[in-house]
Amino acid sequence: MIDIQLLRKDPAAVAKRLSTRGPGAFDVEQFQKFESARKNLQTAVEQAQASRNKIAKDIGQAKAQGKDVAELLAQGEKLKTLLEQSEQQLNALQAAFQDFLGRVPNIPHESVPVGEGAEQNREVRRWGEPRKFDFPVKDHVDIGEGLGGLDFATAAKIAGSRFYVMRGAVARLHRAIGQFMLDTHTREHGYTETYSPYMVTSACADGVSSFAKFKEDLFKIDGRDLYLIPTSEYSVTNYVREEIIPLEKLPMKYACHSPCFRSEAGSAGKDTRGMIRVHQFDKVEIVQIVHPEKSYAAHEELTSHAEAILKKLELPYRVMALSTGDMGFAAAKTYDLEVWLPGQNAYREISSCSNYEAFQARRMQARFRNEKGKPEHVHTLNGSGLAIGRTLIAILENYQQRDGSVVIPAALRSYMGGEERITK
RNA sequence: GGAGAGAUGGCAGAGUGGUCGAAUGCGGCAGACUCGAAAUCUGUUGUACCCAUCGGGUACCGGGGGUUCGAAUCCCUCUCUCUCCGCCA
Repeated sequence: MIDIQLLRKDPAAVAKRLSTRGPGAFDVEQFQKFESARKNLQTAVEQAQASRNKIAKDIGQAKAQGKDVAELLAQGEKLKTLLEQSEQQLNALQAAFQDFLGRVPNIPHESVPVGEGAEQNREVRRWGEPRKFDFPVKDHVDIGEGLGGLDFATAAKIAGSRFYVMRGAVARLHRAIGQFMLDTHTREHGYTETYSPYMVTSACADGVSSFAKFKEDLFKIDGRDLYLIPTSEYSVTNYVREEIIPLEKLPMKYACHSPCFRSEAGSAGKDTRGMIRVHQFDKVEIVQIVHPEKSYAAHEELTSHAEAILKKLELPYRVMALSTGDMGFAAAKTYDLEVWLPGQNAYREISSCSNYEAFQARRMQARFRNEKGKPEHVHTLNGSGLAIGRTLIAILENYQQRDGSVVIPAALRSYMGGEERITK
């Protein structure tokens, strides 16, 4: 939710900034219609309520003095019918208004490159040199299947497309990657490890994004108001929902390893091969709840924490500042980390680090008590640190050898019983 | 799964139809006392919204609905928490 005060003060300016996200991000005229209708109705309702309260109070006093209250009672009854009608109108209007506001995306930060889509994303920096191969490179599917460690056919038999089965050393490597990431963030970056529900209510989903707009992307539990998390951001960020956090508790930093479930509705035909785009994958998410003045420093810091994993694994990557047209609904600013995949001869997203400013906090009603003792919305941030499945892909492809084996990155060897290589 | 109890402000806790946005205590803030602190005393202390210059008004006592001129208080329903019994990884 964007700041309603800001909207009221200068809707045109807000509309202008939102228009950089693409057409139809925000309808100013519709907003102003809602606003004036709301003002009129609300004023009328509140006046009627004031008279109702007055009459009720008068009846109480009159009764106490033993006076006749018939006249007042009649007045009250008349007002009641009237009030019920206008209250209903106001409620309906406010529900529609809320729905409208809930679908308005966040305002991009000034530093975000303006553009229509991914083509206008700006490369911020690049790290590592893609390896030169003196043999034909394979992609992770061929490498993984060659090792007997990746099996898409069996997964399809069990659950359909966009799933995978891992066996043996590859499954173990997958587990090692998650451990390594969680250990790095908790020991070196100051995050608290957390374990969290894999399902959330629609209210929580709406706290971090727009449930109305994006519910098709989530898997629903049949017959219940519960949804499988597409990222543990959905679960962990909501820790602070409806809370007033003491100033000294900020910043809060959590690292969470969880599976993520995505319906991938609307991405039919895209990345159909392998485990790039799947219904279920593991991810270590890092989340920060911070003081508003510190969120942009925290954003740089959090991004560097995700980068640290890639550096330790010696995987070449680049950092992209997403353009206004490519950014997610709730983000004010996003950096994507893209890892080099030799099998695709391209950089592919492996992490997305965003500052949401107070957008999610307003939706969740997450506040802290500021220096003046007044409740104020916190700023929330999160980033993948990293997507484990895609990290596995990157390792298989970047560390592949001519004979089909895969060298284990030095940073992971202690998690793999000291082994240096995965062979068939 | 069965039986019962409960949900009130930052916290604890009173309040069973009208003068209750809500006693009291703790905590917080300000002041007095003190060289300073503690103790003590005094005052103050919820959030959101609407109209307006001062100021006035509305809503909120777990969520939703109902009864009533009037609901924290009565009724229905949902959620959550606690206790006991049963079952169980």
